[in-house]
Amino acid sequence: MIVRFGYVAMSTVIKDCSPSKTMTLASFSKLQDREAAIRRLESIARGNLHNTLRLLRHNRASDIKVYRMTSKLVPLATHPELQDWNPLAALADDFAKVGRYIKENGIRASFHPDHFTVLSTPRPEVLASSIRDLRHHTDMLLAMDLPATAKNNIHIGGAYGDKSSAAERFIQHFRGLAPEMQDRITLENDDKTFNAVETLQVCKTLGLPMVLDIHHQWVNNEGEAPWELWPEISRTWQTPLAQKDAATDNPLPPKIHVSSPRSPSDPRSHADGVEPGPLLAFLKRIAPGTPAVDVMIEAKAKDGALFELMKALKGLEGTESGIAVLDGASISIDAKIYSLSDLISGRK
DNA sequence: ACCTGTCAAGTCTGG
DNA sequence: CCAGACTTGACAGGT
Repeated sequence: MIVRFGYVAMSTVIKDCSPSKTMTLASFSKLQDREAAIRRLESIARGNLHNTLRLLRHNRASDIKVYRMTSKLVPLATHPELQDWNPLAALADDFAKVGRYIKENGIRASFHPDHFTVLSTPRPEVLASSIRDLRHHTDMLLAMDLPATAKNNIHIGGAYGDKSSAAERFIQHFRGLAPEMQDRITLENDDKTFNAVETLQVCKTLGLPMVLDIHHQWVNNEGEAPWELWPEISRTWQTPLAQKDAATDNPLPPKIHVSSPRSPSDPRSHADGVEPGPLLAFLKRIAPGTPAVDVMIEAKAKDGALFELMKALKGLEGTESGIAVLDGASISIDAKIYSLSDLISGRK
């Protein structure tokens, strides 16, 4: 099984390279000349796209093939005060350039709209802003001319005291989305409300691919082990919607998220780095029958955590452990069945 | 150069 | 009904 690792949005290794520079509405509003203020927003966005490109070059140099772009590329893009503004028209060339680099280098790029995108909401105004946010993320992917294999990963949303009707509302609202938005959505289990079993159920209903977050699954589950769900989760990636635009000889691998708890007293927060043990235990469990999987690292240290993890894995490399490090940010894990005690302890 | 409070967003809880 | 917690990187204003 080939495993590729990626990280989220920013680098802790490359300095002064934020792709998320922004401007508050307060400072925007203080500017007298609104046209000039809008051009200022566009110039900030250009800087963010430029830094995104720098990060992509950094990724290429380190063989990192999986990357989540920041949702904050365009400051105030979906703010109600700026609905008359069409930033993507002004930034078309800049987005196209980033998209070209992603395609030329075979990078799996994605977005993760913030958790304010809640399609399960019963409130019309919240639904409207959620759709606006999803529209914006989809438009950015289109401006980069990325195929539908570049996804927007979201959560189901709130439960509002009745989870099954919230799930039903999510399904109805999803079905009302434009097709090009539907094509690009993945669903991730969250750490408080919709657990992996419930998220999987919605994915199966809608034919959507599911991103399994194994940290969220650890803190929000129904007593199941994460690998027990894997055959079904894996199958959500073998649908026409999940694989839209993917080459038949090169299917889009399932993706999982990994992070480690900050501390036993604060198990939900993300630690700086990633503990290899539980991750390897999971990967070794799913290796039989899974040709490839992509792992998004959600750690405070971002790419720094990725490099630390690769260093730790290199230390384990060898036939004994069943791991081979292929290049900078990919490993191969054999499909041998390991002893249960090794899997539980995370050794080998 | 550094520190502290604020910003964006929506849900959920406690009072 | 409303204030506060939750989350996150970065702004904004102060020292």
